[in-house]
Amino acid sequence: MKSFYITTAIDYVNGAPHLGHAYEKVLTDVIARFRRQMGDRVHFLTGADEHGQKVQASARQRGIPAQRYVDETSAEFRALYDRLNVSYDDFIRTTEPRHKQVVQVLLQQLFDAGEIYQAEYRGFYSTRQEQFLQEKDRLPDGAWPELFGEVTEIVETNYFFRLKKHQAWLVDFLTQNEDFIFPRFRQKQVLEFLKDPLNDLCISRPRERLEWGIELPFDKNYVTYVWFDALLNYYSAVVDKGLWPADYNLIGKDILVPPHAVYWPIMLKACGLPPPKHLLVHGWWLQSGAKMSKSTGGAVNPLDLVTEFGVDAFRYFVMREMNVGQDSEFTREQFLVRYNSELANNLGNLVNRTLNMTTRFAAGVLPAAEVIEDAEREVQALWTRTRDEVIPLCEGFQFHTALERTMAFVNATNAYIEKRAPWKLGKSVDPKDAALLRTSLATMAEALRLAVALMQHVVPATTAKINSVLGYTPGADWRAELEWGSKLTGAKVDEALVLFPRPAPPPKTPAKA
RNA sequence: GCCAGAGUAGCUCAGUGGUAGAGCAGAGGACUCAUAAGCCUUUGGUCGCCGGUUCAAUCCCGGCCUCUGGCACCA
Repeated sequence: MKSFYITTAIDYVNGAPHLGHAYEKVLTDVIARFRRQMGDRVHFLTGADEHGQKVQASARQRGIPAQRYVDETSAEFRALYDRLNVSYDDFIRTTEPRHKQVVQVLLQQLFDAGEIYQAEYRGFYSTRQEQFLQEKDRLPDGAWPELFGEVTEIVETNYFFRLKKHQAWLVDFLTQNEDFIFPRFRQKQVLEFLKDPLNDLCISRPRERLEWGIELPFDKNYVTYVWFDALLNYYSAVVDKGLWPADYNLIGKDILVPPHAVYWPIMLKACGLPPPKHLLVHGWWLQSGAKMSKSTGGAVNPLDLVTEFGVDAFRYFVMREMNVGQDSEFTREQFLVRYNSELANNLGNLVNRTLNMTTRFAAGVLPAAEVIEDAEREVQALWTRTRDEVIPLCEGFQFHTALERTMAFVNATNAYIEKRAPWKLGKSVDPKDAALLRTSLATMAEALRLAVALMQHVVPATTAKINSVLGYTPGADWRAELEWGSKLTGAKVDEALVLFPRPAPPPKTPAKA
């Protein structure tokens, strides 16, 4: 059995989770579930990044200990992921001893090896913002923005990691491993970035400025922060499980360059560890319409749609709408279009009419197919084509196209029903028509079973629900479930079910308002 | 400025070296098992602009325009 280790970025728990956080976890979950279905032994890691200046400041502001603050915010993120049906195997927090210990061991190892050295850092410091400023922070006239208050140039001793030393190695590695980063064009971006020389990386903060972090094992007056803390979670979580390197680190495009594409592989290299096999970089959800909604009084939080339409409707939408790696627009209007036309009208209605007709024309027990004519042959042939297309699409993270193809099959099933018109066959006394009726009921139910099996990693609860109302319990081998057959023959189905209820009819915008 | 991505029917997007496709929206129709759903038919496009290669380009090459994003010690 092939092992498959996949991670999400860990969220910085200073604030409430939003659509971007939720999307990344759902995307990772869909991949994890798909790999499990394909037979891999999957380990799925997510977690929370809990140290740092901002957390320390927020906790002080609320007058509570930092640990208590992150206990609360971290739980909020985790609750969301549980609600979204994210099937993580492990949730790591950077404040956990198991993580800190690994960080310290590696830091000591690097220090001993001379990969970390002490030096003076000179820069402009804003006391009000408690941070060093960069040249780019300056206003065009060279002054510092008001926000920073008084800015003074100070010199501070810190520890630095020898990043520059490994630059050539990294360029070489990326050149030889063209598919390290998905999508490809992101890798070009990294190589572009690496055309300029790197500086060594400052990895410490003096205790008096930042105490909420992991203490340097070789100098207790300093803590390390972000890079050697957060990035190492992917490794520290599995250090005793023998799972490193990860197959995929999933991240947003905002943290690719330089952290994940430059610091991370070099840090691992310096530690004598292999880099992850791949980085999978997703895009962002754009919400250009959000402002307008706010001004009209109803700020739209996409996560509210989970409450309104259900977890699977949300999961379906983000997977159906976004081409992994690109950006997408998130609007309630577009959500409703997908929900109404694809989930309610095509899939939901197919479920309902299948149950209804089986109840009405076959006393609720699915009959066996008896006839194979062109109509049946066409549906079955389309199924084979759909399945054989969708699996490779999912392997290549093209979930939006996979779902489109799957929905096209659902549509074809609806068309098949029209062709057979079981409601007419039900009125006939001709035994040939009776056989056709039984065949059509069996065929539509089988097509439905297969279609939802193919969407199982995206909408697991819906798949389970539909199997349940079809009176069916799927086997453990997912691939075997994808064969057209007679698994449903004799199953007792439920009477009727509205799976995706339509919301109040969409406010029809008049052609001319 | 540099780099990258995108520019195809009203909207969201597929797509291929040989005179353009889907879904939604719009229009018409037949039906009734069903969530006023489903099915059938149909309107609609100089495939961003200008050149080049080619017997032939939306798809290959060059230039340009527009939009979006990134450009480090911040996560």
